Amino acid sequence: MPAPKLSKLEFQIMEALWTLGEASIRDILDSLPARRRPAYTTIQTTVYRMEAKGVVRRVKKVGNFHVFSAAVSRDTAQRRLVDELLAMFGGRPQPVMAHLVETGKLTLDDVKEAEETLRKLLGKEKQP
Amino acid sequence: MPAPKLSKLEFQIMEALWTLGEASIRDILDSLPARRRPAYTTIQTTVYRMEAKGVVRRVKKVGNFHVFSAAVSRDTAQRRLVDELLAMFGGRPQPVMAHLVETGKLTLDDVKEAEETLRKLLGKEKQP
DNA sequence: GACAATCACCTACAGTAGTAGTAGAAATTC
DNA sequence: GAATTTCTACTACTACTGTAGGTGATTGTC
Repeated sequence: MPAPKLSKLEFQIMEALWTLGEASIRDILDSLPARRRPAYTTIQTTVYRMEAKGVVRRVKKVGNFHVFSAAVSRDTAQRRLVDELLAMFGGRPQPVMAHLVETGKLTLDDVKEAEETLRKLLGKEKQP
Repeated sequence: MPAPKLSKLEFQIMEALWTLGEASIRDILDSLPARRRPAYTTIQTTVYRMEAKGVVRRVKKVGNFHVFSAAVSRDTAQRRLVDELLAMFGGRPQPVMAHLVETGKLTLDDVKEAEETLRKLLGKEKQP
């Protein structure tokens, strides 16, 4: 499995790594929103566990600290999240769309953009 | 909090209750896909826990078994799921849409439907 | 009314996630 | 080079989830 399940905190850590490219535990910690920032060792423990899972790797040592980087792409991880949500809805995207629309999270522009992308994709499939 | 977090199995159980309206542990168990169906007591324990959380309630006793029903609407629970996913994406729905489109989960019809719903909603807001 | 099937309840256990403390190593600062 | 700061690596505890067995109550069946 190229993309193990990521919890919320793990995802936040990945987000830091995807954004920063490479980061130490301290860097990751600092990247988290100041309110409700866990202890240094909490992040450390979580990163270690992620390393064991293979979603993060230790790239080098600078001074007395290690530098980590993501071993899974943002795209892969995000897709997994979406797929998992979709599975909860029996694979039907309509309920997801409906909720996005109803809660005002989705704008008309968002939809139009999706439509355009979709048309392009369909066009390509016609001439393989 | 009107809608506590639901795990995958809990969500499947809710799905059974939403569909059946009222159901016994046995009914719920039978509604799960035959492959990989957990033990009776697994479902029972999980339903008990859900009852403690307040997402399920015991409506009556028939014979020697209890009948349960959902105490949270499908809509509420689903919305919570979508909102939680969206939070993982920093509140931006574009990545979600992009993945739905790229993996072919979203058809052009789905998008058009969303667009229409959105237009109607926008129209309403103009005349409150 | 005895017996078998079914159920409720209680208990337990393993895995994972969030949380963080402690001891000791390493680097930085004077 | 001694003191201070900063990390690492290890350990631990709690909550939640999936999992299910055991014991005794309830019911349906003959």
